[in-house]
Amino acid sequence: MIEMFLWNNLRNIVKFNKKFIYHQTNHRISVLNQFCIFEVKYFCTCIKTELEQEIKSESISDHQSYETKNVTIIKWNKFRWEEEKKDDGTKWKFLEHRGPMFAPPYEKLPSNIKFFYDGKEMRLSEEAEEVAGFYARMLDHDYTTKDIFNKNFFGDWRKCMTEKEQSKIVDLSKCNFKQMQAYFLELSEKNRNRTKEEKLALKEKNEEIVKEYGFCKIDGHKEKIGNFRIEPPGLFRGRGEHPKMGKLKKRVKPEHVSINCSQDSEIPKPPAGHRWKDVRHDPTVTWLASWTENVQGQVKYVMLNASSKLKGEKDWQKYETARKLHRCIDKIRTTYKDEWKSKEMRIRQRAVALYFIDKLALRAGNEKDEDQADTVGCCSLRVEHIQLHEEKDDKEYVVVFDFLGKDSIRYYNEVPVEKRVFKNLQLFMENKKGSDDLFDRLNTSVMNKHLNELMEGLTAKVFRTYNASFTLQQQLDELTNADDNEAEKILSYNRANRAVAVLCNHQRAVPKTHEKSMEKLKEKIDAKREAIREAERGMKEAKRDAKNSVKEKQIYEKKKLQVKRLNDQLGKLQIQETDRDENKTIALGTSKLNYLDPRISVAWCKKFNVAIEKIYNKTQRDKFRWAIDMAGPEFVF
DNA sequence: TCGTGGACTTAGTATCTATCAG
DNA sequence: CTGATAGATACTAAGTCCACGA
Repeated sequence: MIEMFLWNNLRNIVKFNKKFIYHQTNHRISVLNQFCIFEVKYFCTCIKTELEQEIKSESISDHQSYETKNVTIIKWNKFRWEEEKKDDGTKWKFLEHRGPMFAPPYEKLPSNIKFFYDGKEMRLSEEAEEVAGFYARMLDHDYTTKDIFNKNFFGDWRKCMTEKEQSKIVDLSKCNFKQMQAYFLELSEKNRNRTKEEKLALKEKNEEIVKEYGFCKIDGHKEKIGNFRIEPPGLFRGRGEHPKMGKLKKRVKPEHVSINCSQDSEIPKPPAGHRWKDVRHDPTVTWLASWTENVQGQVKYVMLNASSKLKGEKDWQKYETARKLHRCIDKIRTTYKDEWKSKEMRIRQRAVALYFIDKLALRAGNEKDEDQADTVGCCSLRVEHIQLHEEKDDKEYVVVFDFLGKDSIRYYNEVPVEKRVFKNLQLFMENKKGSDDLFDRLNTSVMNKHLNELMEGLTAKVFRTYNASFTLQQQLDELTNADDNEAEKILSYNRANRAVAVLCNHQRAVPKTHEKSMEKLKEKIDAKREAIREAERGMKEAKRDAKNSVKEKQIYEKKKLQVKRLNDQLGKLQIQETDRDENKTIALGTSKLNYLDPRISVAWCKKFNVAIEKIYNKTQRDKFRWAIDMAGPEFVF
């Protein structure tokens, strides 16, 4: 009933402003999106009371059952119509939650699991045993072959020992953790072999926890929390050549945790016998809890899930900024090309760096401390990271980039550039050592300050977003054929996605099973081919007989259909093969989740009649709900 | 203007789970 | 039904960017 009521109202709104409402598919009403609340607000207040009753009667959270229960959809949107934008920097008015969940306390090893030092059994104190266990678990990981890791671990481990232990255990290579390791392996094996009932019970227990800790109330909405579990203790796993790898990440106690919630909410209770570090009521930030991690001294936060309104709005804003850049990108490009000729070194460097950020989607490149892995971005490039070739492989003025970027992922690219850029780079490199900064007159704050003058809200990372989304749009236009079948269309989408991932250098380790799974796929394809040959033979025979009787003609038709079906299946397998091989070292997820304006994808789906579910899984649909409701088929970047 | 800390986004990988062939 | 596998999700490290204080 509510549905009908709403639907009638929606129709009015459709007439009012076509832009905001899109379609009614099957049983689902695709409702106004949350960001267009002001225009439609007055049409909807009339149903406010009914909706509120509906909401009170159920305790479904905003994000739940979004696609199955229309009522839930209504609920999600209802509040948003009522909300007002605050531009005083406050992010919420009301915030209530249960506080974070702590790691389970340490359980001592059974007494038959022994640790040996220098061949002799040795009982460890509880604390020393726990930390030894962290190491034992990692014994067959590459990390434990690294000197820095071992040195850091051993240093921190010794700090947890009793004096007696300290005086005895002085050499890591004399430690034998084998029994502990075997015990942990056995334990995880046991966990894996749990019976169905045990698994179910565990699942239910977990659901209880999520129900209790996993949600918060924020301005009238029940929203999912992203990470309500506090990080358990363990050994720090830095990426690349991290100088702190192996250091002990200590157990976080309530006494280390700050809580943020509204004054008039029910303040979360700390675990019995403990107290919070402090309780704040700061509406200018979005975190619910925070603590300082001991290895790098960084603040860690408990924040909302990406499906929340707060995060969704921010995401939307990000893409709006990128679209704004689209409108002035020509001017910006003309300007920086012009500045390659500037008299001032500072400006030339800025202009060349911006060219790289724009053309190659490089990251800004903040300075880093000594106690972090040595990685760089655009502004922090050093002379040793590029090579200049007047000519390379028939191309003129080639710059070869070779450096480690974020997460110590290698960036290697041979890029032909304009002569002027090339000459400038030669100039920047004059009289410098390899370890000197390429852009010595430049850093990210200079760059961003300049960018902000060119366009309000413009920073270096906007170029990455913009170029990624622009590339997607352009690749989709180029690759998609309207008369392809669905599998082919999706391959095109993935290829466009892939082009972006390549641009942004999103890599992954080749999956361990890649080789094997490719072989299997090949076998499948061969088998399918064989089946087709077989079926075709059968079909031909049937065709001969088909003239004889109606019944035999039917058989022929059946066989014909079967051949067609088999061929379709073969096509799908072949597409899968290409797709998977092309994906071997490229990770699509990151760009899909963080760089591609979802409205482009949604519009593409609608235009080519592909179900959203084919390109976005559940998590992704939750995150991009705002776009799924908003974008019409005509949305282009 | 420069360094630092805080807040928030972006990132790859480890682990879990749903699905599918056998 | 079962084990392999691929895809989904959890996890947390590592970036970006901005505000603030000296």
